[in-house]
Amino acid sequence: MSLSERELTLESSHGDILAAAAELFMDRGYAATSLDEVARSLGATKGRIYHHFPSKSVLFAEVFRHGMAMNYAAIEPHRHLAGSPTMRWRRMAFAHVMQMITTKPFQMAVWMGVEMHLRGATTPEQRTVFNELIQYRKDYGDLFRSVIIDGREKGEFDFEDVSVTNQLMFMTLNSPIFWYRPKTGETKANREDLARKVVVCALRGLGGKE
Amino acid sequence: MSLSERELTLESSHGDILAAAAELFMDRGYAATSLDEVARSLGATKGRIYHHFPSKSVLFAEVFRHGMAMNYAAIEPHRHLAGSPTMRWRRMAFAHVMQMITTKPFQMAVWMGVEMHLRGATTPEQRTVFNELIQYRKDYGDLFRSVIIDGREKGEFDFEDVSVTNQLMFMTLNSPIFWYRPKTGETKANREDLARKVVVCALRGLGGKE
DNA sequence: AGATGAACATACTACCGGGTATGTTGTCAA
DNA sequence: TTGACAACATACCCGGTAGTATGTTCATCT
Repeated sequence: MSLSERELTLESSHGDILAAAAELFMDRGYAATSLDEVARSLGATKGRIYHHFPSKSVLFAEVFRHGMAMNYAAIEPHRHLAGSPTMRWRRMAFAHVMQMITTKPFQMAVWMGVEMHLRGATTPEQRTVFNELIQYRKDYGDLFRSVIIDGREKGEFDFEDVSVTNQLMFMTLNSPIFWYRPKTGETKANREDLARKVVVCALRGLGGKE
Repeated sequence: MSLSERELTLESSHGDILAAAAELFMDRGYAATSLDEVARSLGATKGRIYHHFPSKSVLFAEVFRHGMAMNYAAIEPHRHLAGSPTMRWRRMAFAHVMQMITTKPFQMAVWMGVEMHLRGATTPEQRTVFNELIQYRKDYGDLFRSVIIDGREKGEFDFEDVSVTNQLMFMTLNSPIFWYRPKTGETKANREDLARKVVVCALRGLGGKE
């Protein structure tokens, strides 16, 4: 998990392509996005993309991977904090939601990647690299899962079914990728307030106390 | 809103195509679904589809429309019930979630249609028919919106932002279209229990009392 | 019986998009 | 200076797909 600063901030041609691809995958979906469009949005041609990535599916997979890497980096500082499960969960959830808002194109790709895997819309060759990414994403989800289980055991949370609750919680926390739009003149405080509302709603769903 | 029984149950060739198309749109997404595949899943050819629908986008729009029509029909019995907003909301929400589960392919198409519209992934000609459908969907959403506003005024619900809360509520209520899979030997009671859990979680998000 | 049209199937076209093969330019090391 | 390689651009191939134009069958009406 030791990604260099360069890899996280994408200061490279490789990274420029990832960012442009993420944007278009978000806007048009995977299938409807052509590599010509991605290249054109960079003021380049397909040759540039194929110089860095062997195929469209690998390009998408790298967008997926980068999105997940940023998520891990975002919640890492809060994972091992002392304090109640509720407090740990709140910090992690808040960081997660802020990620959904600030790196939306990449998070959209993560979502689409999971969807494509669930629908089996992958060729056998893609499966290998995809399985690893799905596992990557699953491990991330389990970080939250164990916290809410811990919280329930300590009586801080109250819910019936762990799987269903976890699904619903992530739906809420992820939802900004679908409906969030940056407003003109929006400040960081605005975004944080929005994220707080989302976290509060998800916390209620867990049966937690505010 | 007076749809014939035939239109709601799809006992026609027209309806068979709608159902098959909905299934494939769900499995592969709009862009990745070819009309040849839809036809093949029916044991037919493209000629049959183009005899009933003028284009792929119109076929998709009709799937969308049919999904929404079923939703309206499902919550109609509960809309004007006497009783508390909480009770009215619970009935409507439960009916809605059951719709998500039982008519998943169509509801997935509705979701995709809204997404496509938000992303502007529509041609100018599609816009006309699409705008009407989006309005159709918006009106449906407003039925819930007015109930939760009513509930808040009567002190039964407790939340800050109406728009954000409505978004998050629908995310929760709609989420089964993404993660629900029918189990073998599953009964109607199983599905209803699942729907109940989803409704409870959404109700908590509204700050309502169980 | 013959005409007519609905409900398809068949055959075809035009185009788009992933992938490839090859050319071009700048840079840097020996 | 030159050769070698990275980092692209250009030109092309080819499979797939939306849409069309044209047959074919069968039921129904007169």
